[in-house]
Amino acid sequence: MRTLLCGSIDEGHVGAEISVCGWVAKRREHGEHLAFLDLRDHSGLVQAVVPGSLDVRSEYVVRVTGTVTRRPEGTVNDRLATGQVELTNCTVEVLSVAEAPPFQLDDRVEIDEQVRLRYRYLDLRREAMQHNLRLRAKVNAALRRAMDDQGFCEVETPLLWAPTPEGAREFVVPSRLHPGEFYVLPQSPQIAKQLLMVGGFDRYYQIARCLRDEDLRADRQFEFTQLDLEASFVTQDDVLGFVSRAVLDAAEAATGVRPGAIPSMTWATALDLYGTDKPDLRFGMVLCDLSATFATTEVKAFAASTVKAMRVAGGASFSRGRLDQLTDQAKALGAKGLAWFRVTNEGLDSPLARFLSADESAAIRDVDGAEVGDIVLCVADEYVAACRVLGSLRVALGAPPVSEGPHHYVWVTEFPLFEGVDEDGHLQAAHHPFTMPHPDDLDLIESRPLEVRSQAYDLVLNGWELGSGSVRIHRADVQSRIFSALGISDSEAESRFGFLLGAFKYGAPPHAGFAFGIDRLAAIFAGVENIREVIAYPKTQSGTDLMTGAPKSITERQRRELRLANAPKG
RNA sequence: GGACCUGUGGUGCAGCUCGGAGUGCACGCCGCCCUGUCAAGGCGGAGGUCGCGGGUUCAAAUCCCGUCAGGUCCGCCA
Repeated sequence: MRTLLCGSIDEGHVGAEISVCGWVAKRREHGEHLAFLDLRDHSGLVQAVVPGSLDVRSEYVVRVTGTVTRRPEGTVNDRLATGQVELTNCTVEVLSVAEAPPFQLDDRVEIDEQVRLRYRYLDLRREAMQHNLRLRAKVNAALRRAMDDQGFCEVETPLLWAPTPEGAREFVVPSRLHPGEFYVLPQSPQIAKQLLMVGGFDRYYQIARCLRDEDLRADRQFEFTQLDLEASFVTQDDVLGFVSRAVLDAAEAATGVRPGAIPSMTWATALDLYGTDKPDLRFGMVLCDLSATFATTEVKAFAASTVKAMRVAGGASFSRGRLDQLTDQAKALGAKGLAWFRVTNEGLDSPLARFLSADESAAIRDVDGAEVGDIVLCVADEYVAACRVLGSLRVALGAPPVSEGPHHYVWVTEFPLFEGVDEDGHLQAAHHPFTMPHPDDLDLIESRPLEVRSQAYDLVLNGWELGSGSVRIHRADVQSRIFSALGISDSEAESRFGFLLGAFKYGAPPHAGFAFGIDRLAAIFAGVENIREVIAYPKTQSGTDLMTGAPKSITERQRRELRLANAPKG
């Protein structure tokens, strides 16, 4: 039907008789003897010239056949990629008529997302959405190529899986053939891929859809897509290498620039310097530890095991209202308060300044090379809390928008194996219960479990957690020590993970893996704050689909077949 | 489960503090005019339950309460 794409036509085609198909972006009529028509497809716009009136409207689908002609002197349009040429001697064939769209498809104004999602099929015609989804496709292609090149085998794992109540809430699918019993949709192919290792697929990958029935956010949808991989007979460093190669290839495909090697940072360092396990390394504002200086302080507000401080450049100009707002923010994050010190020519300006000793005052004055005109924020609390509160303020005060580069990747390694205790007093796994402890910390599992580091690692880009992985436990003795630390009895382990543990009895290779979110990666490459912008048909924050109306009720017949009763609302 | 922001012709806004007739702007839409425009131009026109419900008031887009929808965040996401 067509010989060229609209946006691909240039002076090299002059003289050619061609056909293009697409949507009418704009019609401009000049009386009964001349009309212009801008035709749009995903590649761009081209102008057709018609010697007469033109019975088409915006968004009509048409096929235009004509001759590519150099534009007459003075009518070249430099703002249009095809602005050197136009189509003349045109025949316009209407393939489909169209009503006026409910919103304008040009990018002159930002349309409310509610309207865009209701008419997503129209929204997708917009240049921005075409760009985002095609960018995402490039990322997918690069990832597949990188994994293939590294000898990984793509294997598809089931969407209908067995319930394993642990971690994220699962989407449940009733079984028609087994009334009263249920499948669940996978939160991740975690167990399936570990079983592939037992099955001898020593390098597996999959671009996998994962589903979690948890509340949505700008960076979280019910369903999301991960590059999921697992490999046998490899070390942690091998896995970091595989993933780095794939991510850097994807970055190069998406942005045209290959980033440098991805640096590593331990979890402990990330927390200490950035107050988070997903540090945004695009800017400084590192946290300073003043605990030693304040160890014997007289100042009540600083009577805590840890005093952390952060310099905010230029922050001395913050109004009292702004500082109160920051204090409220710190309290909302669990801090007892927020101390601030303006650095002025006359010294520190703060309600607390007159209570400080000379040493304390000097320490605050020098935080992170503070200069006159800056402000120093301090939080005194238990170590982790102080770090996290200041880390949150650091991002709130300093993080550039997603659309601003550069892209700073970092591996965060040596996560703790356990993370606090649950209401029953059992330790909780920080990652998942199959994570291998750090070899140097094996002896601490029973004695000082919270100090045990793990061989778990995250990949972080500009403060976004892209994904995580770990070396898995393949030895029954280590696994049973972890289960008992987690308060999982033998029978409970058997009922929940029996088929995995059973498989491991038949020769489990040492293995390790990773998974990272392609939605988030594509969003950052696209420079958007929201993964919905790189997803064709996303859900709203309340989990509905404004286009289809899902979720919806089902018919009585479906309900009967599935033996589903309507539970009373309660 | 919680906090905050938003809701006004098809679209994007202004109006809301300090109540006074659905008032205004831009785009789009419809009609007419126009032979080189390109986010065309000129003239004219249509289009509204101010999200919904209740309250206060002589009078509510505007104030109060509730509710629905969308968004950002906290909880949650092993």
